[in-house]
Amino acid sequence: MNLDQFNDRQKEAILATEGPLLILAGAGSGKTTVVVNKIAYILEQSLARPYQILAITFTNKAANELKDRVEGLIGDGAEGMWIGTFHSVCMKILRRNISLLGYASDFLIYDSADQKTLIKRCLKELGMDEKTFPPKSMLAEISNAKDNLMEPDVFLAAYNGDFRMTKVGELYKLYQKRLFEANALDFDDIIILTVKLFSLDAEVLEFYQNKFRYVFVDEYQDTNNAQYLLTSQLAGKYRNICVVGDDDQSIYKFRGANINNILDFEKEFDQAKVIKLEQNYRSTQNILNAANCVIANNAGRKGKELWTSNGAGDKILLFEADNEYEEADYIGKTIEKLVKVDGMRYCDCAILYRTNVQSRVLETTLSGFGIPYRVLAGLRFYDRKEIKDMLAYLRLVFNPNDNLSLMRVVNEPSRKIGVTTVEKVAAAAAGRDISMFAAMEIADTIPELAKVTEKLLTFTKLIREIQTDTDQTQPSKIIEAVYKRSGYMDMLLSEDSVENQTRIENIQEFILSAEEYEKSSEEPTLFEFLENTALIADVDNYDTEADSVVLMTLHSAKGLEFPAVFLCGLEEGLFPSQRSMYSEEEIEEERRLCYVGITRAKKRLTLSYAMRRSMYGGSVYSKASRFLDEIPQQYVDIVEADRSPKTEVGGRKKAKSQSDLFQEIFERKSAGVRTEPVSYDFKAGDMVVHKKFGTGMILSVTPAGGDVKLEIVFDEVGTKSLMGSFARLKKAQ
DNA sequence: CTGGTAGCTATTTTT
DNA sequence: TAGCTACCAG
Repeated sequence: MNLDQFNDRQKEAILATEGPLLILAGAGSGKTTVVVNKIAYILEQSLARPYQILAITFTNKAANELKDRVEGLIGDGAEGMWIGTFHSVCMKILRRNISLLGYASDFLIYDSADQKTLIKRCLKELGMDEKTFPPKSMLAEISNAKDNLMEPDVFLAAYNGDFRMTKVGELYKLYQKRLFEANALDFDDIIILTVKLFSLDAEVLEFYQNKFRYVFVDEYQDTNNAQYLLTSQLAGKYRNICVVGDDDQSIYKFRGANINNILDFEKEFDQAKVIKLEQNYRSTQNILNAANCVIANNAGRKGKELWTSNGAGDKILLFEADNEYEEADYIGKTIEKLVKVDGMRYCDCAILYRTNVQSRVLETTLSGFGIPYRVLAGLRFYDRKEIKDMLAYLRLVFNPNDNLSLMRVVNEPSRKIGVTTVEKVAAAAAGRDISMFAAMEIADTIPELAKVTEKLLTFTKLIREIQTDTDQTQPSKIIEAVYKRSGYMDMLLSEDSVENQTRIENIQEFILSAEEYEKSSEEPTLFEFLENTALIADVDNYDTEADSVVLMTLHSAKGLEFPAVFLCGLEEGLFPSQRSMYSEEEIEEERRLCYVGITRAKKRLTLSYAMRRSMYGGSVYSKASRFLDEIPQQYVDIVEADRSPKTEVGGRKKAKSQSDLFQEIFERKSAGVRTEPVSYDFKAGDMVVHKKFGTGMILSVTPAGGDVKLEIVFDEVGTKSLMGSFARLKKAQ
């Protein structure tokens, strides 16, 4: 291996193979390169065989990247290495050994939606009110307890005498019991049951401790307690544990990450070595200086100072907008300029914000400018209703005793089996100690179900038929059968709406993904397919490169980089968020988030905030974010707002900018004239997209009392007359 | 059982 | 504002 390509710190990190090692890798310091080469070095020096190496990441994306790059470096020599997410690694171990804990080895995984359904059922069963015990916070409490390895009985004992927590403990106990009965694990269980397995069975633990001579953990600042325990168990024998992370980028406290894992690494692992990677290969020095200055205000950190040999670069721009429309307008204009004048591409630009709601105004403005964009947000593929429904059917086909899945789809599409009936079935099943499906199959012998026997049997027969008629090694065929024979397809076809069209497309994509799975797996089974989909959150949507601007939250931006970054909404109350302002710890987390945002930028960084912003219907006035004050002025140019009524954009005259429109509406409002926010400018001949009606062309635009009346001929539904402010039209691309 | 509406709440997200 | 849920009437 040619070590000359690395800087001294990197070299040191690669060569320090033995003993506990913390690589404190600043943003853009080449940490993946170091890990990849370190693994290659270990193999090259014959310090270990591939199967003796374990590398754990958080996301599938990171795992795949690591795998690909190691393979790229050493080719087939990588065969047998364990590179995977915490969850996939634990799954591998649990599938082999979970019987020691009383679960059957073909357990299923309950995702967050399943958890929510289950917790709601448990709440109902215990007569607990969802208002006083919100499902979401109940799950958070349970997750927290699990992270601290507290089982229900321990939890109950610990909170003995505390009325509320005793209730929570009872709920936790029932929840866990139901999971066990369903032979299901939630995401937390996957980790903590592995830890439990290791602590109960020395033999199993030893097996893995002997196996893994070298253990790597990526994004160590994001680990929770259970994950910390797991890694220290695994590395317990050889103690060759190399963790990589950046305490300044710890932004997931809200989902259990414990920054102390990285801060106290040397305390936990005796004689640990710490190597800081501070040379940055991504950004300009101005950007790094700003980042360094902001993060320096945090107390709970190891302390790092990023530097680069890239040169100072452009100054950071700061735009102080009157309102969010003006802010969006400026961003749009600037992107336009970057593309038309500076030769950048749209995909070089990213707009980052604290909360997802902020994307809306940006979106309308960008499409007004004709700028192509993508929003990375929210609904992941496997979270879509139609996909969840298909998965529930599949799980039912795999295991009819899965009550949760049964309840999800028994009346989807409508089979006139409503809540009352389902409750009766549940009661009958519980009384007989059989599954709901089994109860339905013998409905004719259950008096309470006499009236609905027919309907129930139609459903069970459907599932049985699909079981017998399809090939279990071809999940795609099973999905197709479910889709067509359950009536789901007819349901979607019965009403011709845009939503249904998307649903149909999604299901088709789902079938495709199943086919892909069949091709990639040596021995495809329905079971394995279900397991894969449970652990893969997304059919990764970001890599496919269209030339468009990306919009996303700061959290999603972690790990990415862009030549031009727009960091917007830098206002007290929004960023840092209102809810973080009562604790210094939380403010520090927000500050880390800001640090993450700044360090995404390679060349250009534009910061902005709006003095006034509409939130929750009302108008909110805010001060500039404290993080802006923390950036020394010498790195920043303040941009004056151009508030002239007409703006030239790309040589084309734009009728009215968003902010002007906003201004007008605002003035009319204060004058007592009731108006709705007007959509942007449309003229006859424009092609537009309506949420429900699809694509169409504007025939005429008539002003009508502060609004406009639009006559539009839609491809699908013919001519409609709509008010501009209500139509929520988008320009067709 | 289903469809409609009144009322409430409101970061960040991976597995 | 908007999206979701709980509750009620048919």
